[in-house]
Amino acid sequence: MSINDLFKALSDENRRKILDLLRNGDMTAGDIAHHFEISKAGISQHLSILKNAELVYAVKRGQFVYYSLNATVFQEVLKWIIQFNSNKLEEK
Amino acid sequence: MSINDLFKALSDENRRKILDLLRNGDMTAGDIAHHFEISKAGISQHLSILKNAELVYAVKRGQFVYYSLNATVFQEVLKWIIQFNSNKLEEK
DNA sequence: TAAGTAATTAAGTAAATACTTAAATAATGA
DNA sequence: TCATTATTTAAGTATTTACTTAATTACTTA
Repeated sequence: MSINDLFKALSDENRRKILDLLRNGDMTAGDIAHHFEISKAGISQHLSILKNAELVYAVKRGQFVYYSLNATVFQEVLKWIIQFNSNKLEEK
Repeated sequence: MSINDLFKALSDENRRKILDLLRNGDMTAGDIAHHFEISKAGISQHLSILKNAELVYAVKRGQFVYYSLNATVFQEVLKWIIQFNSNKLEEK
């Protein structure tokens, strides 16, 4: 996982929508796909990118794969962003 | 400016490096370009994307264009990210 | 006014990205 | 075992992106 993979993963609207959905709790790949117009395969590819960026966990249970948020990694992005806002505060 | 433009702007390594440079103070387009291997035109295009996302301000003074950070817009990203981390805290 | 400098815009290109459909893998249950 | 369901992987394609060089615009100063 790199900060670049992270920002790249977050740069797609559909992937951000997936993350938003997962805020309400774990979901299977299929459940996630139902919320989109694009194909299940397309969603699977987006999930793979999110998984590689470690923004989500994937756990297989039976024939389903459950996806959940990994809040830890969001903190990496938070740290990056905060650098810019803290400067603003110092100026005041 | 949209949250999408914002994340798209942040998804490029060179653009994030430009923002990092600007943390140390305002710089002209030329000064910025000196820190990169790519052409001045390439940097100008990156600056244009950052400007459209409102991540930077551009002010022309004489024949120079001075670029500076717009910390306000970083807060938009901050807000988006914090949604995910606040959930984490609630769980604890 | 003409030459030089700073920066952007235009036009073209190679690589990356987001999708598609079809095929493969894996688990379930009649 | 075989058909069904969930998901991923493969292969192909259209669009977007990040660059390049050349031309243009705007300003400065000799």
